[in-house]
Amino acid sequence: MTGLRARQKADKNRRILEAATGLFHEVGYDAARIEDIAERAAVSVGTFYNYYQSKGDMLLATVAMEVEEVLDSGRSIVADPPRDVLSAVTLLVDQYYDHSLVYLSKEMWRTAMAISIQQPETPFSKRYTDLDRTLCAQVSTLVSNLQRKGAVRDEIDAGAVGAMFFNNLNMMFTEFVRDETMTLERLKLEVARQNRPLATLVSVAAT
Amino acid sequence: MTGLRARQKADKNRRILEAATGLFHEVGYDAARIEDIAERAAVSVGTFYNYYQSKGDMLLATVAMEVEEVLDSGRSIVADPPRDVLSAVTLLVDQYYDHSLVYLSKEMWRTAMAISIQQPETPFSKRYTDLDRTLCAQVSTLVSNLQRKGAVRDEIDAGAVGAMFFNNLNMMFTEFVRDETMTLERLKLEVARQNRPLATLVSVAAT
DNA sequence: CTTGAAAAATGAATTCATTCAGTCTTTTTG
DNA sequence: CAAAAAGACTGAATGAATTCATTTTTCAAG
Repeated sequence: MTGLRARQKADKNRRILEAATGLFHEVGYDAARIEDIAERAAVSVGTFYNYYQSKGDMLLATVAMEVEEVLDSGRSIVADPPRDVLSAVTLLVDQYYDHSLVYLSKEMWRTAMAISIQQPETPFSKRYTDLDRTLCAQVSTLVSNLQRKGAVRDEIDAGAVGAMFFNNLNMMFTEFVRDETMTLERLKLEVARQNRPLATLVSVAAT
Repeated sequence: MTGLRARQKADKNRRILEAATGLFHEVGYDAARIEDIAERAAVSVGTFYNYYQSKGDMLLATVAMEVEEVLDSGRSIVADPPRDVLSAVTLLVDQYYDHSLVYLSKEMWRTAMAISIQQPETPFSKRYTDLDRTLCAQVSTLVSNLQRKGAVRDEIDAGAVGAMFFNNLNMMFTEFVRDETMTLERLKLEVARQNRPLATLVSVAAT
C-alpha cells in the first residue's frame, strides 16, 4: 500500500491548496496572509513553505488548474470549427474569455500575470508559460485545420498567423484584467474587430 | 520668484530620482533598498514616501522616461516610412527593441511590467499604460500613413491592423524579457516572421 | 518681525513574507 | 524489535517595505 508518509503528504497538499484558494476568493490575494492559510490548513507556516516556494507559487498553482480547463474547452472547437475563419477564431477566443472568470477574479489574474513575468524561473511560473505556449499552439492548430479544410489559403504560414491571433487575444486579455471597468462584452467586440482584417485576408474567399 | 519650498521640492525629487535610477542600475531593483536610496538622496525614508507611493512607483517613473524616448525615436520613421509594408513595420519595431535595453535591464522591465499589471491604479502605472497606448497609436499611424501613400489597401482598418502589430510586438517583448537566454536578434527575427503574413496581405501589391 | 497655520520631513514601530536551526516522525536496516 | 538515517514539521527570528505620530521648516497675515 501507499506509505503513511506519502498519504499524509498528499492530504496536506490538498488542505493547503484548498485553504489558499478559499482565502484568495474570500479576501483576495494580498489580504490572504500565509499565517492564515497555514492555520486554515492546520499546518505551520514552515510547512507551507515545504509545499510551495512562495505565496505567488501558490496562486499560480490555482491558475494553472484554470488554464488547463480553458485548454480543454477549446479542443472541441479546434477539432470541428465553423468554416468561416473569423467565426471560428471568434468562437474559440470567446470560449477562452468566458471561461477565464469562472474561478479567478481580475485581481487574481493580475497578480498571477505579474508573478509569472517577474519570477519566470519558479516551477509554477514555467508551468504557466508552458500553458500559454500550449494555448498559442491550439490557436495555430485551428488555423492549420481551417487550412486543411480549404478555408485558409495554402501559402499562409499557419503558425505565424496563429501566433498573431493568440498574442492579440492575450494582450487584450491583459488590458481587460487591468481595467476593472471593462466588460467581457467590450473585450470580445474589440478583439473581434482587431481580428477581422487578418481573418478576412487569409481566407480563401478574400479578394 | 519661485518659492524656496518649491525649489527644494524639485531638487529633492531630482535627487531621489537620480539615486534610485543609479542604484537600480548598479545593484538591480530587488537589491536596492529604500533605505539606501533615501540615504544616497540625503533624505529620510519617510520623505521618500512623500515623493513616491512605493518602490514600484519609483521604478515606473524611470521606465516612463525610457518609453518617452522610444516614442520619440519612432516619430521620424512614422513620418517618412519605406514604401514596403513589412520593411516599414520591421524598421519601427526594431527601433523600439534596440532602444529598449539602453537604460533598462531585463530584470527592471520584468518588474516594471509586473507592477503596472498588478497595481494599475497608481499614478505612474497609469502613465505607463498611457504610454503603451501612445505607442500603439504610433504603429497605427504608420499603417495609416502607408495607406495614404498607397502602399496599404484602402479598405483596410488601419487602427485594427496597427493594434494587431502592436499587441504582437508587445507580447513578444514580454516573452523576451522573461527569458534571459533570448537575444534581441532572435526576437526581431521571430516578430518579423509573425508580421509577414499580415504585412503582405494588407499591401496593395499582394496577390 | 511675530506668530500660527500649512506643508514637509523624520525615523521608530508595524507588518508580512520568508528562512533556518532544532525537534519530531516515519522508514529502513540489521 | 532497536537504532540509525531520512524526511517532515515547527515557529521564533530575520529583513525589508510601508506607515504614522511627532517634530521641524516654510509661508503669509497683521
